[in-house]
Amino acid sequence: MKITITVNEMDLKKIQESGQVFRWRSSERGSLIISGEELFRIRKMNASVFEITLREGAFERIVSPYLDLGRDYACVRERCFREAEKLSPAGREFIAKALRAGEGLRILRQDPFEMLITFLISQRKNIPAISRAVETLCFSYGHPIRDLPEELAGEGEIYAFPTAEELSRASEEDLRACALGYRAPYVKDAVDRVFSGRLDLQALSGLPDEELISALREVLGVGAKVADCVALFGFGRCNRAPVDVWIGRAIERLGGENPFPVFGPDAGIVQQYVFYAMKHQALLLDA
DNA sequence: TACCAGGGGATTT
DNA sequence: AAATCCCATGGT
Repeated sequence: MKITITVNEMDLKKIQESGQVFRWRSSERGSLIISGEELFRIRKMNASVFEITLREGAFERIVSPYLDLGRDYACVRERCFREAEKLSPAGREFIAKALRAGEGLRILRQDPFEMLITFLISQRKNIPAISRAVETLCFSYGHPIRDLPEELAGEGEIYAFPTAEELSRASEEDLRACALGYRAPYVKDAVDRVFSGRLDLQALSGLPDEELISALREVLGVGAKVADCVALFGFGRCNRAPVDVWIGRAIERLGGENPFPVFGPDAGIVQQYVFYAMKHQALLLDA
């Protein structure tokens, strides 16, 4: 079925390039989005109107939370412009530019297991390399999504992200063959923990931030940055602001001032704008 | 605390 | 062609 929705501040291209999602495919038919066993397509009709092709009943259960439709990003950005006044003049200027450059970004609510594995793989890789490795994993160990309605089929076989059970069939060597390199034992450890039940991701969703982070960090290869990414993108903890190479540079540019704590519950969202702006140079280089 | 190894594809020189 | 870089981390 197809539905039409109105959403402010949703730039599909920016989101696709924002480094939080690695499996979107865009074509003239729109962006094809895979979330667990579900698949939907979204296409921009005009400024704030989008057509979504989806399975019956998938909107409330899948699409709306995935696209974070309950959040008013214009309102969030407005609030962050104000909060940025607490920073140094350079910091305020910098954040204001990032908030403008990244208009249309959203924080997607993705599957926690997929986020854990994906961000373990992401370390020390660039975004195209992450996409390739993740896609290889899906093709090698995932399964084709079945029973697609006609209107969502016809894009070739679409593989779901592999479950912990499916990935448990891969040896460390098998994982290395998917271009995971030294991250293979990390992924193996994560899969072992989840498949055996020693790590229950579902159960973590109710924990306070610090407990969630420390539970994630028990996994080999999960440090502060990966844990923050999983918390932000997999558990919707928008107060977590992962610090990677690009964010590190942004902080360096501000003379070591870390601007994110100022934004409290929105810190992770601001981080996403800054990440995008840094990657797309976007007026920040002369700041 | 301060290095440093450890994939490999993408990007820069 | 070669060097450097990339949404980091664990081990020493």
